[in-house]
Amino acid sequence: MPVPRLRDVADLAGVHTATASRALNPATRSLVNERTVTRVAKAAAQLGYTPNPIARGLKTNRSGSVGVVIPDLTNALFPPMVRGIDDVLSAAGYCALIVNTDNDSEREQTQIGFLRGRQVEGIIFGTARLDSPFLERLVAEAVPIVLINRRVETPGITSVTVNDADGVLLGLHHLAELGHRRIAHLAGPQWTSTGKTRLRAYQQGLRDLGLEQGNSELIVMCDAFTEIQGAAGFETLLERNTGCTAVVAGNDLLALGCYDVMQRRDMDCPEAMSIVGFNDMPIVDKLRPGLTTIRIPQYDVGAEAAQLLLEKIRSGTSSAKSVMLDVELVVRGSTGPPATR
Amino acid sequence: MPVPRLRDVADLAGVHTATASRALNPATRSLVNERTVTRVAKAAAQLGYTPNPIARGLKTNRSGSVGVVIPDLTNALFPPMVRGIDDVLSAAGYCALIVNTDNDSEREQTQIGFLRGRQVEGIIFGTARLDSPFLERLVAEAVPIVLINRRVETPGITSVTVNDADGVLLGLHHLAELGHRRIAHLAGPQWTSTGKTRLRAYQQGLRDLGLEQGNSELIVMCDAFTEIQGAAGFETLLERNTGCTAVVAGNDLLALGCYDVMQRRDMDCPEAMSIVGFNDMPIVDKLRPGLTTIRIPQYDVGAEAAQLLLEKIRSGTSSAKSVMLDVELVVRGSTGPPATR
DNA sequence: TTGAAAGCGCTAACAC
DNA sequence: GTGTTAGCGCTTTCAA
Repeated sequence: MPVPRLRDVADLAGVHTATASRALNPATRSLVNERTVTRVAKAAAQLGYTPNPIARGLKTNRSGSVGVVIPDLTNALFPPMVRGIDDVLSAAGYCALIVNTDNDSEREQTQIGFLRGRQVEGIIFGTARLDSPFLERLVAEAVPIVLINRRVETPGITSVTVNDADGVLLGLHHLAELGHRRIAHLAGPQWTSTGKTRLRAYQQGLRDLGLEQGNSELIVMCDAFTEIQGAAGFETLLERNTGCTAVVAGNDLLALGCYDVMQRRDMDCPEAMSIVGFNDMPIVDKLRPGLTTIRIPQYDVGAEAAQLLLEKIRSGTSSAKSVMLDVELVVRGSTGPPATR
Repeated sequence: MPVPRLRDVADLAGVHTATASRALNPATRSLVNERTVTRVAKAAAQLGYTPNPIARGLKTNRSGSVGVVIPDLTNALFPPMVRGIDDVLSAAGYCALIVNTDNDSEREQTQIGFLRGRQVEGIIFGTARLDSPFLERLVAEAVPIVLINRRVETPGITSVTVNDADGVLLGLHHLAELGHRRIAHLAGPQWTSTGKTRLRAYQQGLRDLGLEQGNSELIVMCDAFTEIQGAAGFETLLERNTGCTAVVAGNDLLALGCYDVMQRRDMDCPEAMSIVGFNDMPIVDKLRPGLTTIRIPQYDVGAEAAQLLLEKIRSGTSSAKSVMLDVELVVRGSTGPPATR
């Protein structure tokens, strides 16, 4: 038994395919006699008809799919975002094509080409660099785009981000209240908005708290948001003998790197060093000690981004209504008062 | 500047669209004069032509996409598998449509319908129940299917699984060597092959080791592979006062539940209780103590499944060449000798 | 080896 | 309101 065509439905209902098409499409249904609509609907149901989106797409130039570009799905930050995206998208009859770039710009290029070849109607990016040649080209070609998590310097690009600055300040104030006076920062890559914004907020926060003395030696730059880089950065910090008693890590993965080093060196957390992360990735609550971190609404970031993208696709306009979501400090075991000397 | 069509390429190369089509398609290229091929290729490159897969799909009835059905992408077990799938698929020019079922059969039904509507050429399932009405129907309709992680009772369905029995035995032997004599099991849902196989292996293993006395009170059934269920199961076990000194958990999430309870009750691991997990999910190495568990090749499971599915799609046959991959015991801090009384 | 022509399943003008 | 007709971009017979 072959898959039923629109043709079959039309025949069964005793109408032309065009009428059947109109009756089945909510947007054009009003053009058709009510009784005809029910007859067609019944015929469709009886045959178990589902429209072939390929054929439809060919005609309408709409694929019903959007691309999602992320560095790596196995980075725990992304699955909840992707679920948020997917839930919103599928409710709208769309589907997501997810591609991983591994932070390799050549690969990103290829993947974007792949997505465009697949006729995606828009793209959600989780990989943005502050200077983003790809993005500008895509924007110029009027491809609907939404950035998640990160922003770019080019204005006019829609993004859904979290309040990075606020998050860092929350962490700093928490540490200051515990009595910390020398607080270090493992800064993420400065070609990302997250890395840059968080570093700036750290510097601003120290000034606000009057703790900016010897600031520069308390900052370690990390080349990537990875555990490895976090460990390396933390080692560097320790070797500097700065006398710091707490670290605000650029994100949870960098914080995990700190944990590794502390375990290796037999340092106790938070006694020897308090650590604050960023993101509240799944499972950081399970660490010993649980990681004090800034919780971001991962699922909502994805869901909101999908919503904005759909609006863009539907309206065809390129209004850049960016959204910034609130964050929250989650205090766990990795922060405590500094050891008294 | 509009997207170039095959027509444009053909015009530029001074040939008919049919010839251009043949020249561009590796399968039919041999039918075309070599010089013509180069001319067409050059024209295509110059225009930056990419074939429109929608139009192609309409003609060939091939969408170039496959469905991936999993319970929940945010379960850390799946992202690596999905990456494995995606890497293989995209190398073959295919893409993956991922859907989440949240273990809800109704939702699963809907999602499968969605995938079929999207004309996927095959489906990879990570959600199989031992009795699987959906699957049988799909098989009957000759939809290429590959199961990952789990198997079903119906024979003739291709699957890529890991050696569950072996894994459990490795865990048991490890515990026995450490001196444990009363070893409990938190069994996963018995409507999954993983839950059932691991339980059987546990029972068999105890017999092999001559430790089967009072077996039944050492088994706690969990309704789902979740942390919550693991915690509940472990509580039940403790209330039974079985005198057990070690637990083989049905998977890592159940093991995490044990961690929660131990933390709440201020029990030390492994002194008060040794715990063995299953899967070696990302980050369980970061727990304190690190979780001793059975490592499964998550990425390879996905990659292998994608490979098998592609073969099925290409050959059109329904040979059920199932694959079972090896597992490995990873010893970390959660297992140690039993406390001496 | 290449061109002509038909058509995949659907939708959108346009006419009735 | 509904039918007619054309065509989306591509592949694939069939002829030449």
